Amino acid sequence: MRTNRRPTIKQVAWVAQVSTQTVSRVINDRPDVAPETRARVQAAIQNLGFLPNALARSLIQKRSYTLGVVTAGLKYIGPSRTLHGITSKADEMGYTLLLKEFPQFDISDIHPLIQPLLARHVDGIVWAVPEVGSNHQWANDIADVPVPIVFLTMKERANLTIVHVDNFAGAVMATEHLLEQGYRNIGHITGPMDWWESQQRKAGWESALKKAGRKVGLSHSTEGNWSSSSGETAFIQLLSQYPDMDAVFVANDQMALSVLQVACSRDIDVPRELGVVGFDGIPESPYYWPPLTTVSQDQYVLGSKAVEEVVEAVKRSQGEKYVSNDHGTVIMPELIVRKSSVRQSPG
Amino acid sequence: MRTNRRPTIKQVAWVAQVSTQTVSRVINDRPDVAPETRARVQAAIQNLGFLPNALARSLIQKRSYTLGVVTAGLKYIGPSRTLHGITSKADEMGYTLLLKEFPQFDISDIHPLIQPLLARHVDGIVWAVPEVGSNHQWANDIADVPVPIVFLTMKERANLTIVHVDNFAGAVMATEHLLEQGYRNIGHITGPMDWWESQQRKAGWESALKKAGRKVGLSHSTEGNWSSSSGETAFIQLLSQYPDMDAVFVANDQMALSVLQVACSRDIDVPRELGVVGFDGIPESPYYWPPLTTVSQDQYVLGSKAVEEVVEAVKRSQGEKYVSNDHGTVIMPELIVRKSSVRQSPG
DNA sequence: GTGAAAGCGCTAACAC
DNA sequence: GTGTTAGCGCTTTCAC
Repeated sequence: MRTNRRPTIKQVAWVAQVSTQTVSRVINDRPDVAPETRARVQAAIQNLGFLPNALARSLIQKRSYTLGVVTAGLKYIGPSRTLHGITSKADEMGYTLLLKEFPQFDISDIHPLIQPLLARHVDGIVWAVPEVGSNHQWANDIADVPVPIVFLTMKERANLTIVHVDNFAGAVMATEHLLEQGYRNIGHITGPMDWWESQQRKAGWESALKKAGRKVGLSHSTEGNWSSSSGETAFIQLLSQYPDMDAVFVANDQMALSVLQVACSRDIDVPRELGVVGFDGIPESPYYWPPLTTVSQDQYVLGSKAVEEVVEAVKRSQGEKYVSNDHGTVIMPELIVRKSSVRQSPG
Repeated sequence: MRTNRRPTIKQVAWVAQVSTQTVSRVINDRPDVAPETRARVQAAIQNLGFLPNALARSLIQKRSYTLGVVTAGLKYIGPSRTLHGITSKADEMGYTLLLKEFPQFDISDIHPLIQPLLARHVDGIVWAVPEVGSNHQWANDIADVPVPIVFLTMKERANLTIVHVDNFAGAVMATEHLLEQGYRNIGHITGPMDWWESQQRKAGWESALKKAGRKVGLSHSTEGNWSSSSGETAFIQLLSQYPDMDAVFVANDQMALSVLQVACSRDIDVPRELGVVGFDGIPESPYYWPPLTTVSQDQYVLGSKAVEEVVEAVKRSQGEKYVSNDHGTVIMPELIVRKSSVRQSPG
């Protein structure tokens, strides 16, 4: 049904009556080929349906034009949006991606994940795994990884390139917005506290409250695990342990959805009796009831920035040996105000 | 900061005082190596931090143990869940993935997408792009693709291996469920009608209604584009053009979310005055208000089945030439009944 | 059990 | 402009 063997540069050379070297020159767009020769070679390439073997090429050159991507939690929308940004930018920059996904977030031995990438000689790696528990403890001794790595969404560390969204600042925005709206007793539903992002969001909420002279008690927050289901439980608990609460900052939109649902079923009027702000800015959030105020983070940009950084590092590392650097990018999230947090409708 | 050059089989051989051939035997777990020799070689491998170059290996062998994945719409949760299934199964079967994403759904020239995969000698390809418009017209002349391909979510075609969810059957389930609940005038909000999946879901809805002796008018459905935003518009239009409607089957959960929101804001009681059923079974759907009845499709299984099929095809194709086949799998969706479609609460 | 030679498909370095 | 030689890192013969 199909040709058993793919044509090689040798066969093209034979058909075009030139040396393999000349074929190589043509497929690499070198200038020093006579126009007629070039045409003859190109015709042969067409006829045979020749496609240069990138493996052989990578073997002799230093570059494979392949990037490794390590991700986790693709069944959730956040990591997927980041990956979307990664694929777009990689394609734009002429790179192909090798993909590996963590089976769980909290994994200590990364070798089974990166060895297949390294064995295939990726030029660089994008580490798009959120920092959870101690799954980034190895980050300091990656000295044996012979290619540049860019990390996403993790705590700053010396000598590592990190691209992340400023979760702390986002949480401050959310909390200050609620304070401005006249809410005084602002609770918080956190993400799983072994996540660095959850810690940052909680810290931002605390910081903003303290700055406003409010006390932050242990009973003012409960912990969820990002899922709507956990948000329901966490909110019900929070309601009972913090009866004075008149607003809640929820660490993601999915959990905020449950807050709205529970509020609705208990006849708690949002936003009059309870202000609600989420985090993430998922596309459905304007269609919650009431529409959800949220801190939007652009995960597409996060992914594309990471690719830019890693490609830059690859180019820098071309000369002799690669010296790790501490470049990096911080992306600011954006507060999107909707009905769920506005007591008197704005102009 | 790091060694400039990665160690090769040659250096291992030199350190272990054997030939490169013996090293090769050790890293390939061949039996015919003396235990002490093996130990000496393994020690050298450890010391040098040697990792076999998969590129050189693939060059000489027929297999690269790499699969190509072509996807689209990673910013949506559906394709991501499928990809999650693909990565898990690929990892389990010892394959690494090369990933390409369509910039848009409707693309005619696929060569820029698959050439980088073919050039890197993938053993097979998973085509996880939903069929939209004419973006699968080329499907019949992929004879020049020298490796097995498995297609996801597209219309049956002769000589192609296809794995898909039975959207028609799912729509029938949804509609028959509404009929059983006593709803009589069942409207439908479709997905974009250039999508094959939308067409199938609409056809299933029509078929079930006709089987029940109901007439299906043009005014009984409106078209959305999967987004919550479009769902809002489509539902408002449907309400006005089909005033007798007492239930609606919505082609995905995101659009159904807007239906619930609009119903809530117009004081239409769901499920008493209006039954609502969605499609997909996204994790948030139980937390809508009221909780959403939906047709759940397991996209994780979809992805993992596809990998199984393609690996099987790769193995089959090992012998001489590859003959395309028409194996394939149909996955049945599952109706999950929740409050949004149940007039009297069940037992 | 182990080694030597050849070559996978391509490009670098040189010749002419 | 074009061809020749060598070799990327590995595995496959086939010796011994």
